[in-house]
Amino acid sequence: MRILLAEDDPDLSRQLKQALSDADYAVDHAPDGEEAHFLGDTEPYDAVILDLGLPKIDGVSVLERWRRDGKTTPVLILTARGAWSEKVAGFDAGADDYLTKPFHTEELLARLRALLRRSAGHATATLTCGVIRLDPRAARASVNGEPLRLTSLEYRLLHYLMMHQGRVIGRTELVEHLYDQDFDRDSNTIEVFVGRLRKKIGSDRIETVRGLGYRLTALEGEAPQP
Amino acid sequence: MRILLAEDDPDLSRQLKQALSDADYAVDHAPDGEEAHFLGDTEPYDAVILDLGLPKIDGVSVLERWRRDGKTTPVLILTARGAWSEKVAGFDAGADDYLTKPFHTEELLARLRALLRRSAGHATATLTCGVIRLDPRAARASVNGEPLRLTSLEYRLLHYLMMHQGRVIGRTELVEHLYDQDFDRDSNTIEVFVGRLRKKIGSDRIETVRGLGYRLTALEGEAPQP
DNA sequence: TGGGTTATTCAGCGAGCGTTCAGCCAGAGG
DNA sequence: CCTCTGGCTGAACGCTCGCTGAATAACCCA
Repeated sequence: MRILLAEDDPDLSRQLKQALSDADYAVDHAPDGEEAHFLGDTEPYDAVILDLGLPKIDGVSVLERWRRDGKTTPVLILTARGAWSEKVAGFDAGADDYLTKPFHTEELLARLRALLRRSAGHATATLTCGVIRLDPRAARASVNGEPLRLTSLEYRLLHYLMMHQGRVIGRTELVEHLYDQDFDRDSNTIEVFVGRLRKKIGSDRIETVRGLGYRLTALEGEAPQP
Repeated sequence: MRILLAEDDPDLSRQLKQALSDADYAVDHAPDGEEAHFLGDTEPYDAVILDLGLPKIDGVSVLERWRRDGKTTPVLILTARGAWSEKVAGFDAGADDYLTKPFHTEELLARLRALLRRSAGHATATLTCGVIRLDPRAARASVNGEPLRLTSLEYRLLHYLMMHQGRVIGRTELVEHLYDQDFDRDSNTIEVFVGRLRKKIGSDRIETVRGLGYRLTALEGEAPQP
């Protein structure tokens, strides 16, 4: 999962970036509205955390432009001031959630999780795919109740596949969502990680669709774990 | 848009119901957890506003039961208390938003709008032609519910035919749409692929129009799959 | 600073896939 | 009835794509 963090306060930025990285998100940081707009326009983020009081271009303007251009990425707004009328304006500009400073990092993370899972069409907190379960809060996954030892990138890969299970996901899409900016395009890391993941969760679970990408689906006749 | 309002405080209920009606929602009211659970289970709401401090059954329990039963309706939680740990628990139970009393009605309405807006974007656009179904998002096709194993080009061919079913499609048109660049004209790849596709979906489905091309149509007396 | 874990690169292998070709079949027209 | 054109099909070939194991580089924690 790749997040854009648009925040100008250096301290808060550093702290949030750290927290988001620890939660296994790939994070890009934009210190002003101009860069935020540019990045959100060019890179495929899974969610955006947007401070309203940004230099150069105001947060709401940035959001309005994205929405006018048809971007549907979920956006969580941060603001120092707490006037309700401002919140309403933020929502009507196309925000999906709104958080007033100061806040607990835990709450931000919880709201972010809710946003991400809802934007992928899921309602519950833990993702399941057949006998595979993944709990984004704890960053843990299990097969048949047996916990998996996954590295950070293996986890991110599995997370993304589970969020979009049933769909074919191209290599490029995976690269764009697992890593933050600038990454060498012609490299076979994805294949390597898919291979490793297969060794851990069973090789028949991730299907390869030649020329298109990979697809994760529950095997037939497999009861979804409650 | 139909909303379920689960709230026990009579004053707040009346006020919110009024505000929601004024905003042109159809509102049902549940004064306790039991009725809330029952209504949410039987009626197709577009969103639920759920107070946590409900009599008979606790709000979180109601939510958890819905989610366990596979209900994906967006839920906005209301609560009198505001501890961040409680909010985190609410989100992880499957809530989509969380609002602490007291709040401005405007803000509730704004959050509700955001919730409904986002949950609207999840329609699956699958193509169907008689018993053949094709889901472009999953890059998957099935006949009579039986999934097909198609190669990349077979899939593209079927996709194009299904998008233009009923029409006769010339070889040239197919070539132009299946391949990016110009392509060797005197080659019979298309015929080969049509042949292979016929083997997989049934030979009587793709009709040959001599001298013109091919046509895909639903067979007569065949009910379109829902 | 050093040891262990994790990420990335590289090269070779294997198989699936697209393409070609040759021969066969069917329909249309004389 | 024969011929000719356009379409079908099975088999074979060669290429590309994706997989894998091992080596190297980056990273992290003590």
